[in-house]
Amino acid sequence: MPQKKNKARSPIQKRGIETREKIVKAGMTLFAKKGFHRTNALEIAARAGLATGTFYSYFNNKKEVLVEVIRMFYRNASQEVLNVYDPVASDDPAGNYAEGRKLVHSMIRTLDSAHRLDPHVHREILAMTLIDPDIARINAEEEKKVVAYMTALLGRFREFIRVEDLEAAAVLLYRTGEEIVHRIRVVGSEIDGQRLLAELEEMMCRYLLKDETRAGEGS
Amino acid sequence: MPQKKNKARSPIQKRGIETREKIVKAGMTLFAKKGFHRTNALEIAARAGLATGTFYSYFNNKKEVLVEVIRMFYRNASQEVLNVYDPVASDDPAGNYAEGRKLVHSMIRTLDSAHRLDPHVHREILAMTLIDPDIARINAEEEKKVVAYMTALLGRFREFIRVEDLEAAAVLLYRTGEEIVHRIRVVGSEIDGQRLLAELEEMMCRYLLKDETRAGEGS
Amino acid sequence: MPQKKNKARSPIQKRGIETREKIVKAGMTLFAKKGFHRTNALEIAARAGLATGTFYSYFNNKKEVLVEVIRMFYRNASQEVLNVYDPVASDDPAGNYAEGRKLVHSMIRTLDSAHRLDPHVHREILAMTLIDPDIARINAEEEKKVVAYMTALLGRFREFIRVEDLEAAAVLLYRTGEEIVHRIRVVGSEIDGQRLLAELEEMMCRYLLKDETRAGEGS
Amino acid sequence: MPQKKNKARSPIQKRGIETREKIVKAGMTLFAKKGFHRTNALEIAARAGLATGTFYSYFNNKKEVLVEVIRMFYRNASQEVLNVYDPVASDDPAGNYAEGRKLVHSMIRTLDSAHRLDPHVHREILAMTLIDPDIARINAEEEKKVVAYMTALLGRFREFIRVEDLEAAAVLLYRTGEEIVHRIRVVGSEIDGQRLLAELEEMMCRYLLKDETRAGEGS
DNA sequence: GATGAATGAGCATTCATTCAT
DNA sequence: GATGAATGAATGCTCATTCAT
Repeated sequence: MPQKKNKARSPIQKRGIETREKIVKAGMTLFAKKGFHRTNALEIAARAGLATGTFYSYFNNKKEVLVEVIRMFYRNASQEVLNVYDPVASDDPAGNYAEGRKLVHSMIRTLDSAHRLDPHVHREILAMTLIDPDIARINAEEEKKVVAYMTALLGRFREFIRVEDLEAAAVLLYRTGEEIVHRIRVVGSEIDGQRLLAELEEMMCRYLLKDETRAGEGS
Repeated sequence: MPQKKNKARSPIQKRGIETREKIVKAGMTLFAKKGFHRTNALEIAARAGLATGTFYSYFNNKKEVLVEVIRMFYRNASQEVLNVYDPVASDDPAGNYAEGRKLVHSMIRTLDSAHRLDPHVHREILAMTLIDPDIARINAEEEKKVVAYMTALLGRFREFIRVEDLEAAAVLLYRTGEEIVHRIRVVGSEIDGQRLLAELEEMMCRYLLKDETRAGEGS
Repeated sequence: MPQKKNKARSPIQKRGIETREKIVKAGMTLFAKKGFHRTNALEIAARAGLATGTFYSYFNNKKEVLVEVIRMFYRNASQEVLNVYDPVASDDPAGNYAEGRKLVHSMIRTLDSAHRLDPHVHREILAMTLIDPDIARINAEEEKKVVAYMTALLGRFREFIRVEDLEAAAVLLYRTGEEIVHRIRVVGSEIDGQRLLAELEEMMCRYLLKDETRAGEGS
Repeated sequence: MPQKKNKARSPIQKRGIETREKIVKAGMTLFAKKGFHRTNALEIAARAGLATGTFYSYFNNKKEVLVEVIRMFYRNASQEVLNVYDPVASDDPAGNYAEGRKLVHSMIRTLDSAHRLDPHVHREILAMTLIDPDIARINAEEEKKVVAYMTALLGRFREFIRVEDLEAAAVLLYRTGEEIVHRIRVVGSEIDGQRLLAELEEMMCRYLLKDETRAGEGS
């Protein structure tokens, strides 16, 4: 049996699921507050109101908690997207430049909302993604979904989009938007956030949308 | 005066400076290979061919080594920029769209070169910047210089640039370029790097440059 | 009365006895496979198909299981002795050297059979006997019975036995036989088992039996 | 580098060697007093007058100390053999039965002395040999040397020995002697030690030596 | 009675840092 | 100055045992 020992419980009963949830939430809070490396299993357990041993009967180590935190983070962020997002009225008769700007604006606002949700957790996830290959993999899985979602979104607005490689555009816009919003909300930018956001929106529009003056010419 | 103990020597003699250098290089190598957290002072000393005690007579702790590694990294990257960078022939008579593309292309190529230099060190610096406020500060200092440099650069090409807030543009372009190149060179992107770089260049050009067809109209 | 807590149930009903038996068997299997120290109560319970708590309502701790395992082991071994053992036809008219050799041979074969039954359990019992005084005591009780049995056995063949101190002889032969068979079957001997067994038999015969040539001279 | 980390220091300087020695001695004392499993690294370090960390810079874990204890035990025992052992005056003109008895007596006395040296350490080694395959291997190495020594010893007295397979005889006598002496000195025997030792000597003599009455007939 | 979630003391191990030589 | 042995606080993890359901 040369397989990794995997003693972590997979609770089925209601109580077990709640306990697991409590641990993940405690982990999330502490990772956000003190960072992953400065948090230890004892603290997570204590904050969840549990004994050390209980922690270890649900997770093999704190990294497994982080994985769950990442999943929860993306779940929450998706929820937030659904709450916030409403790019263009669905019954819009014809795409045009103004609608395109609304789309871009809406995308940025959505990223921003997702960031405001829990900027410190996000920062920790980013850091761990850089440090730990396992975490990188988990995060990549989640990000793939985001990119797929954005690609599909762009597809729905093809009419007033000038870019042809929609997938590349999705990656580019997601990464760019992420990075800038993260910079403003979490890290702190060299310059005022409003100025930067304005330029970001401008850049995205010029890149993505058919020119205002040419809006009617559509391929 | 409960001030921080600061026993670290500031070597003036040639030999001391060399020893210090050896430690920083050993640190750089190990941080790149194993990451900051998985590297310990003993290893750094050993790889530098020194005793543990000697390490501590040059640095108070390994974080101080990281600070030095960051400084060295930016020094090397600047050097690389000077080697690589040649955006527009200096005797170019008139700015125009083609020249603008060259500028953008050159900027991306430069970032790419800097990344290829030592992607793992770079990754580690990014991670530590997210994790440790002190490191964040040090890194911010260095990045401020980069942004200043880019702002100045854009200023020199104002003729064929449509953006007005040059500083915001510099931050935006730097962050965006950084992020995308980093994604491709270090993390691994969801899609092919060439496609992404092509779109990046396109986005930057559309954002930054006066339209091709309007290139002559410039204010 | 600060007496030891002794909550372990003494089941009288059929079901309880079966459950107890299941635990002992599970313990025996696991002690044999992984050793006493590397086995924990949870595993024993799990393998017996019971919850941890149930385990503790039958036994106060895993050492009590070991005690039961030892008892079961000797019960099984005794059974085996009765199956295997038939030293000399009971109606044998006269003892002589050949009959003596048969006796010795039969004793060795019996020990060997008992060892083959469950060598790993036996090894574990031996080890625990050395480590834990309580276990040593329990095992000593069981061994006392074996020695008594062997003493009686020798008594029945006094005719062709030259040794006078039958009890000492019983201890000596039991210990020697045990040790050598154990060495061959469980530990692995420095030399080939057959050679060693041959010498063992020879040694026992020379020690125990009246000389072939003097066989008739008896008492 | 998928090799086991092996950080344990191999001290060359006098001080380091002494420290290592101190740890082994502390380990030996504690293993003897409390048994291997009931001793922990902290205690060993404390008894050696060292900090926990120091312990781990000399040994990777307490098992490694046990290995060293085993080696030291056999070293001491060998020393004891040389001190005690003097089977037959070297200038003895002719082997005969009386000399043979002296040889056997001397062998038993030697085993006994070795046992008296440190019976508890010996018991612990035996137990660990049964429990841990690594320890079993280490111990087997040491025992092989003993058997080789005894085989050679028997060879020197071939004249009054009737056994032909000297190696098998060496194993048999060593194991038997060991077991009985151990039983008497460490475990406690069912019967009085003197009686058992007397029978042991008798058994060994009858097995090994040419018959008293035939002593002169030797090839 | 049975269950299995929860407990928490206990142990192994690491490593930043000090300091006698 | 350089050395590297020594330090010991800190932390990850295990498991015998309890107890609410």
